[in-house]
Amino acid sequence: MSVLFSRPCEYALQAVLYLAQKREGEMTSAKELTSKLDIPYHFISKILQDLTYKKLLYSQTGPTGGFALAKSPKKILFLDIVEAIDGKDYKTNCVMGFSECGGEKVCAVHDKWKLIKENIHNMLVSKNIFEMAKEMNR
Amino acid sequence: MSVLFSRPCEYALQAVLYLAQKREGEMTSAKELTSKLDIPYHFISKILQDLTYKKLLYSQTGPTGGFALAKSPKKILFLDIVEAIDGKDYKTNCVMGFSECGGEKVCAVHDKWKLIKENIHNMLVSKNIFEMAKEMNR
DNA sequence: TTAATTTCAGAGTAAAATATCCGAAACTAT
DNA sequence: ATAGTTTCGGATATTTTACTCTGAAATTAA
Ligand code: SF4
Ligand code: SF4
Repeated sequence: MSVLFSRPCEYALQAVLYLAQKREGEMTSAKELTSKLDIPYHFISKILQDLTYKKLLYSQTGPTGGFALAKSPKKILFLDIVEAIDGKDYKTNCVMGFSECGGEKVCAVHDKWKLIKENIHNMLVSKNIFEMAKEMNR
Repeated sequence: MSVLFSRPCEYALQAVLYLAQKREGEMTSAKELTSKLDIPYHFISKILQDLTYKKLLYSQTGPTGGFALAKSPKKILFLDIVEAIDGKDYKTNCVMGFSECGGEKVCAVHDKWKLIKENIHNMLVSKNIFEMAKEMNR
């Protein structure tokens, strides 16, 4: 089911992109996110709380409350979300499951794997989520 | 810990590469593989049995028995192993966890993700495991 | 000030992935 | 034949990941 990123991370990306489509400062409840994105309520709640704790989101309790991006979507990258949830393991992991993909013990796919990792990194930093959200609206 | 491929698949790749370093037809026991590759004995046994069932390996019981590649390592690709164990989900999966990465609902990272998937495929088919094993020996 | 609505914190459960156990069958060498 | 060594098949156990429950605290509006 999931490639590259954990479930919570995938959900976080979806949620953050959704929030980025709202006008700046508008609060969105976990309830809305769960119905629009089809993610289990308690699960997405936890993830949002986590992102809040990590200062990527801002939250507020009460009837008019919910979650919103903690800063301008122009200043948030996919990489920020991924690292907040999954850490940066994906950079060092070996495709074949050997200990670490450092420099020395070079295998036959090392170069290609390295290139792929660079591409992944590039995918995560090339656009901010403001641009992404704009493209999705169409 | 694991990127792209499942644990069993990672282990399978390691094991097959190890077998490819042996001279053609030589049998290798699960016991040897478990100690050389540091993979749980019962677990690697299961995986090898699975690969045997799927005709990628040949096996034999008894003292001189063990496992060997079912065909020449020049005719085996990483892709063969990956598809045997993990199937071909990695081709259709979405980075963000949406249902499927088809053509229509195009997101902001679609093009980059597509390119990455092509690179992954390329990594899996560009060399046969005979060449890989040769490169590893050095 | 009360009731409704929301996030928050922490524990608990369910499911999936990973790993193990066991007894049998196949084979080899003595 | 017999003992030793191996794979095989299927059940079981453990660990990790995914998901849920519950009760409390914060906020809002009537
Ligand atoms: S060089 Fe190859 S085997 Fe070594 S860690 Fe990187 S991907 Fe794995
Ligand atoms: S286009 Fe983007 S959102 Fe759609 S399936 Fe592919 S990666 Fe996922």
